[in-house]
Amino acid sequence: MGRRARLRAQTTAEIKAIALKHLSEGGPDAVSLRAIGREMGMSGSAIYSYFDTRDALITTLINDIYTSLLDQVETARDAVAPDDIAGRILAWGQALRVWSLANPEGFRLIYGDPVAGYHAPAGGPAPEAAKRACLGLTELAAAAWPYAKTTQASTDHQWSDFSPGLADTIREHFPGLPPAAVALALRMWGRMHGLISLEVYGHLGTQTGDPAKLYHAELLDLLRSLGLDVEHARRARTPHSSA
Amino acid sequence: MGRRARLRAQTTAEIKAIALKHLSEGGPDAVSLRAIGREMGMSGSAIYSYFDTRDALITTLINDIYTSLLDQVETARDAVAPDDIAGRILAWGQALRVWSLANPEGFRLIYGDPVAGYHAPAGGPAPEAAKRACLGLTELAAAAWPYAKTTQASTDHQWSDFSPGLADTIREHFPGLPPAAVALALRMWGRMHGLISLEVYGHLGTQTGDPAKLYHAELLDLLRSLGLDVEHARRARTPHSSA
DNA sequence: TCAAAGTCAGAACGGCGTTCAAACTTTGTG
DNA sequence: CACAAAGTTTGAACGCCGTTCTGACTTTGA
Repeated sequence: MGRRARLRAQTTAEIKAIALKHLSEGGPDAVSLRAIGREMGMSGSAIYSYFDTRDALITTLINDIYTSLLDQVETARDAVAPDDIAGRILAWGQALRVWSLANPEGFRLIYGDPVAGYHAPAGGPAPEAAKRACLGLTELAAAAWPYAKTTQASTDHQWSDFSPGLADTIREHFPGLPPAAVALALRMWGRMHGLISLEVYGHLGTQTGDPAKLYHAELLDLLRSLGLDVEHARRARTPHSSA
Repeated sequence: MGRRARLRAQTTAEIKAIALKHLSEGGPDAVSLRAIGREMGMSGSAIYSYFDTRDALITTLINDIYTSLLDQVETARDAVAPDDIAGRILAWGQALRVWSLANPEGFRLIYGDPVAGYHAPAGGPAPEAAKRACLGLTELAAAAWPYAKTTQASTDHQWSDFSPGLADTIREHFPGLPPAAVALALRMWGRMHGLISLEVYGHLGTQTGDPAKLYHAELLDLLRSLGLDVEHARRARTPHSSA
């Protein structure tokens, strides 16, 4: 990598860093090319040497943020012993919420309307991270499946219900896993996402003063509906009642 | 109401109608005062006679949309016999999803980042509708409580966990209802909101081709965890697999 | 050495919310 | 009826934005 490429990488990193700073400080509208350039001592139009358009910058931002979310969630999950299935699901769910509340603007970027007028590119803004999220959830569902199948297999899901790419990837990683387990993984995702999304967007704060307790109760109920040992999980990780 | 007041009401209604049209056609950024004025043959600044600011217009839009959502959801619920608790919960949940998919921009406005730079007023943009939603959900949870309390009462919720306003309102409408039931209502909300939110924002479409089936399975699982007769509900309302 | 490629500033275009002064219209009162 | 007060509308202006374009400057590599 020559000198020029090094400078380019450095400037690109600085643009992203300032964009992230503006994002967390002033919300999505504060991420403007002109403002970033102003702070860097550059003209706004100069940024077009590094990103074709503002949406391209947003897309790489989403990619970075989504990746950092998955790093954190996977790390939390892997800190629990592989045979403690309930503990791993709890760890995943709690880490997801903790990250989301610590990075609300990132959460909005990934899961909500990212920014005014932003249109995600084909295949989504962060296909890599999305795949990791999907596989991670499926792994949890697959581990819980022996316990959950008696209650969760009732619904009649087919492989054809899922996109071909997803179905192939999952069958490659988890051979023998039935499609109902994939549906379960998606529903687990939805269950975690629901309360977190309401809380991040401020719809829960006006109702309850302790969303953490609510979320923890929801995770325990999820474990129970999976047929996992809730009492063990409850003893192992008491809710922090923080945030 | 004199002639002037009538004209004023008419113009206000036209502004809102065009704003809604632009919202559904071109997304949130298409709701611009100048564009609305252009379409009405008015200058953009003239709209300031009717709305103090763009945010005020957005706020009344949210209010109208939220109200229409609750009209629809309550109607669906009330079409089911009061003693068919599972059916009423199903009806509420299904109506919520159907409305959300039919009005994705409205859903974004209510539950997501409404519009670039929009800041909700104190007390939320639609306190009236939000209260109806909360009471409606609590009614469902209260009806299910006799069946659900054995499994759902485990978590130790206090009245002090909730905002004083909410707690008082609920104790007035549902005397004797324990705080754990209110927590259950909020968790039911989160459970419905999760999958719907993922679907509206396009995170489910890339994974599954039949989100309706997924959502229906989730509602059945919710009913099961409430201790309600799932088989009855399943027979009564087969999923449509539409949308 | 020197052309090609990359990087940058600055002006420009059209869009936005918002403000303001000035004109015009309706209203209600003396 | 007359006329001031109140309400409505316009059009210009300010400052913001993304984006494009031109021209100057710098680095690169043959």
